[in-house]
Amino acid sequence: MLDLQTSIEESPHPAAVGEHPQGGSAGYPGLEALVAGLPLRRRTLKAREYLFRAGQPRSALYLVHAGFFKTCVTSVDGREKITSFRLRGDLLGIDALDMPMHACDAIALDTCEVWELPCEQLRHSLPQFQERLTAALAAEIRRDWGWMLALGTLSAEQRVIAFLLDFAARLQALGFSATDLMLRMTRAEVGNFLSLKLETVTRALSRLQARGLLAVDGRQIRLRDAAALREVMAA
Amino acid sequence: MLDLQTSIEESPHPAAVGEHPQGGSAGYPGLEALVAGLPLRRRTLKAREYLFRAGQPRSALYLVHAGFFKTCVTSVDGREKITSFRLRGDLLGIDALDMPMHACDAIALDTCEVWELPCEQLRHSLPQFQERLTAALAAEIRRDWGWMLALGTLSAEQRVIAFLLDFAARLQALGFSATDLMLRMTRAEVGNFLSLKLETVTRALSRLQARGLLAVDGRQIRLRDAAALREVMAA
DNA sequence: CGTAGCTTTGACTCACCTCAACTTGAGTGG
DNA sequence: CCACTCAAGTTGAGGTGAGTCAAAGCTACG
Repeated sequence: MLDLQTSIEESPHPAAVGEHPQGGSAGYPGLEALVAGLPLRRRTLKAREYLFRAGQPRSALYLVHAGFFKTCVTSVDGREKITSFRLRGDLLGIDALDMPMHACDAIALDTCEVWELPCEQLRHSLPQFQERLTAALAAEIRRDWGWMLALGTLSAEQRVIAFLLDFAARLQALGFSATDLMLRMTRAEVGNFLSLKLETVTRALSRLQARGLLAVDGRQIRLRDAAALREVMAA
Repeated sequence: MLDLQTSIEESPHPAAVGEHPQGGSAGYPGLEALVAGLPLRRRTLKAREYLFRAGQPRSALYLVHAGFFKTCVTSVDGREKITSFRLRGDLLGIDALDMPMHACDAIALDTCEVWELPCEQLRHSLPQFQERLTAALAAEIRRDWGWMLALGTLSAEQRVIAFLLDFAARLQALGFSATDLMLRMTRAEVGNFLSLKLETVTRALSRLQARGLLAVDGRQIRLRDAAALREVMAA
């Protein structure tokens, strides 16, 4: 049982777990339950496939049901930034809710399944849907602000810790282990998200391992002392 | 006529100008026009006054009508980050739309007037209001992602340019000069927003002035060569 | 078995930070 | 009117954390 987050298998139901603390995750327990009975179009993607690209016409909203996505924005002169990683229960496409075109790329990092939400319809037929949507948008803003704060005020090592703790919390909220996590992205992707170079991510992990705070085995990470990690992050 | 952005005087009407390009500003031309006829509670604040603080009960939403705000988030261990500057036409409080408490501090940088929007009421009475709100939320996410990209990929000097160009564009959208801008915040506040130290902001401005790209006189900035500035930013 | 992509590590560099001195301007009170 | 203070801004000298460049190891997969 090394690979705890096998993506295409049904993950534990997110509604089974409690609320997320502020900004930690973009998941909204219950959204999946809310639409589970509806006849939604489902779509599966293989790793590296694009769910959509910035500039493409936007028709629906997507709810991640299995697998793992990243969203990217790109500047006119080619600079790229990963703005989020999306897990089961997270929405894709909300950032362009008011626009005819998508505003970012959404790329599967793994085999994935998404549910297509026809939001114009749902908005009218499901009274709670609009409310959920608003909550999802506001929560995304808070999440982004939290990361802005982290990237603007933490050292490289602290950012890596923040990333791991956040990721672990989100996985735990989905019913996975809070200490054993399988990163589904490369060091370069972690670095891009944290505004660090891949070598810096590697070095931070090596140092934390040397201090016994965690164990690194490729993309498999075991948090050995979450309390100490939290300590280092706040210091 | 040095102080072009005198805050408490009525600014030119935002609806008079066109759409913002992607992510540049959080303003939503028309929102003000939409609610202008309604009997809204208005509130004026002096510089350094808090409109609200993180954790305080949230009742309404605020539309900036005059003046200039910053919003700040603070971590449990005291790290602070300015997440946005808000001008006329911008909304304050949308980040906590789904919560009973505010999620950030909103602080007047100047004499300000805000209109209090009772969003629960408006949502039902004004059909377009919900739509505007959604648009405002999504646009805020795109704005945040744009800054994440900028802070993660640009040098100090480039960030300062990006800030000035963005600010100039927003002021222009409000009917002010696109080349002569009065910063209403300190170097430290600019630096905090850009994840730079205040000395670095000062040095960047000095260098750009030495190259003839702009003229600095305290908080009064004149953009002498916007094209060249854009060039430097993309390089 | 070989190739390609990812990861790790080391040596060196540099952009930005830190610390400190000095300037400027607004407000205050004798 | 001047002396004083205090907050904001500028500039310089020196330090350092993260980036850059390069080489080697590791895995997966055809």
